[in-house]
Amino acid sequence: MSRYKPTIEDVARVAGVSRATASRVINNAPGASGPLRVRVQAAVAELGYQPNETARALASGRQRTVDVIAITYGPGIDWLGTHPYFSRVLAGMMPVLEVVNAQLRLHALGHETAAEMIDEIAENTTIGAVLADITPALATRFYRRCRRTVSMVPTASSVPAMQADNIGGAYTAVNELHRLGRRRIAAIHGPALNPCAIDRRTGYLRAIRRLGLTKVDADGDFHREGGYHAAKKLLEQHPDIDAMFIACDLMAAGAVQAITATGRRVPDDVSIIGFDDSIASVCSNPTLTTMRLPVEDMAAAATRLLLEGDPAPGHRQRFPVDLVLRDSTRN
Amino acid sequence: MSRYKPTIEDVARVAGVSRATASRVINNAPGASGPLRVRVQAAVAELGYQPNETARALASGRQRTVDVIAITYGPGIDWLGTHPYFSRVLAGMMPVLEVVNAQLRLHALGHETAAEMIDEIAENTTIGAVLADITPALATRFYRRCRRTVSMVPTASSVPAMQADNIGGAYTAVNELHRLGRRRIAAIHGPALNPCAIDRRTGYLRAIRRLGLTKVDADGDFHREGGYHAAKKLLEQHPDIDAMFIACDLMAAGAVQAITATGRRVPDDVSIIGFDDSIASVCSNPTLTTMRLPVEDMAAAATRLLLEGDPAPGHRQRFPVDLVLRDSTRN
DNA sequence: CGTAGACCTGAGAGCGCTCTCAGGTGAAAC
DNA sequence: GTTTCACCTGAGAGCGCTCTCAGGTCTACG
Repeated sequence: MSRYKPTIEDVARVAGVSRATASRVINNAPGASGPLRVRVQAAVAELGYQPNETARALASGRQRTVDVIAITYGPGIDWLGTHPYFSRVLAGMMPVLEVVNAQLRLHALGHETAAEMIDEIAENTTIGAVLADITPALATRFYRRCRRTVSMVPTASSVPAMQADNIGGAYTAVNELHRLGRRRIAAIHGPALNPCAIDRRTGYLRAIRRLGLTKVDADGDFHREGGYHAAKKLLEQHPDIDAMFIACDLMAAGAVQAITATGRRVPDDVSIIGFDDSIASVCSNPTLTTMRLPVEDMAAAATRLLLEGDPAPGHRQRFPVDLVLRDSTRN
Repeated sequence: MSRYKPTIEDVARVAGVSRATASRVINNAPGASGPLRVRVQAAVAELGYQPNETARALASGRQRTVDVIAITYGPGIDWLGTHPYFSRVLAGMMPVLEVVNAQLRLHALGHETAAEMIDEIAENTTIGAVLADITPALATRFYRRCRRTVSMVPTASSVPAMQADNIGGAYTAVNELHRLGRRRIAAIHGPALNPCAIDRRTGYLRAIRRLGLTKVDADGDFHREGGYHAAKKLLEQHPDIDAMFIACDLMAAGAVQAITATGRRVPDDVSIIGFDDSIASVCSNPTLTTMRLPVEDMAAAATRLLLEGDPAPGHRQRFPVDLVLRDSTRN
């Protein structure tokens, strides 16, 4: 049987004060004299009292919870476990929440059930919600019900969002490969509907056009297997490829394996630049030059923004996407 | 300004019924006739009513939240973002929680503040808590306050736990390397105080002794950099090493890079077996043969166990650690 | 027609806590 | 000694919902 859980009522009785005074002492609020403070604190210690957060939240109207929403596109929610992105979001948020003693609630939804859940979450969110991954349509729907929202991915213009320069990042990557003397620069893109992937594709195409090169590209899925197969296919169809810009490190890691498997060397024969600067970029061999998406910084900023109150509609906070040099472009 | 949030009171008024009846309909509880049901549902739709989960939790005494606790050993909580383990735990839990419509609350704590927070969390947990990473001492402390607890890592005997055969896994790995003809089998261990790392070290030592080999090992930190440097050092001191058992894929990925950097080839010159079967094992090049720690399965089982009620003290659920063959041992 | 029994329905008492507000106390000022 | 004011303190009204329980309605049966 579970132990009896003391309430603030018990603390007050033991300390010989009213519930209100006990509450004041427990919350470190002003308006309780020294002697009473001591008595209440003694009672708290004696009973091992811990406030009930639920009751506290209901009574005060405020709660200390930030919701994180991750909607995967495929069936199930496999992405969560295999893609480094999500844990980076969480890692960025936690330290910020820790200092204000707030909690993090994670909602990972399959694409099918997402729409119904969205409303329930929006209505019950307290400090606010960080949309880690979501479609523009669902983001808008969520935002309509809850204004304490920040998106981590590109969305409709009204939803406050953290905005990384995906287009510029891709553009920079292609230019870097060109600078290294590469002229046959292929690309492996992300999912056609993914907003970040779309921007990175745009950046690639823009740079290719500007440099007067010919585009050589394939679609991927932001996963390693997709990168592996796309690279293999590209190399078969265009054996003269001497560089690849790959829209995600996970795919880039797969591509490196595929390139190695054809007997080519990285970076000697094919130079590689990935995207994200995730754990995959340093686990790969050689390590991957990549465009750093500052996910932790973005997540931390999103959290801070929520903590400050309702973000202004259309609020944007911009983040650079910088080149991180590693071995896959070392000549 | 935020919209007015309708309460069940509003629904009842609009539907022309009592709060109790509205509650019955909303919760799909028996005891409300057809006509009233329809009226209440219409009112819910009209007002866009969503129940307040906090109030519901307080009134009913039950809440639908599972807490996940991850305590990192070092300063800060960097592990969360860089180590694939945590997202695998979350990924394993989410599908189970989804079907019962429960939520997941994440607590990532630095080692310094952990002790104080533990009590507060324990006292406020509802469905229960999954201890993703924790020291035995803190696990016991937590368990004393809250019996709805399952640990994912080895702990004191009373705390219910998911138990993977870390010793056996390490033992199997070394035997496999021996079977492949390797005789100079080094090891890179995990943090000295990490319970899983301790077991894997034990398994290595046991196998080495049984096979009549000499131990050659170094300490790592479960991170890539640690693996890199440990491998480099081992190779300098013992150039004849022809295989390595590495207690974590992340370190193994680093070790592969270090080995390659010395001009040796994997697996030709040095055969590698990692541990975990995390994303790092497939991002590495060549891909890593590894001992699969079924984290998702363990997390799912832990969650299911909590959903069933208080687990029996000392409850253990065992999981095999199987060999997954990939390229780093391909001859 | 009376009555038992099944089924609805709503009033109201909390869940544990916060917070306002009225009253009470004591020191300082006149 | 009276008044003023600052500071404490506790009573009590909720926060929004659940759930028990008493009463009310309706059907079926003797």
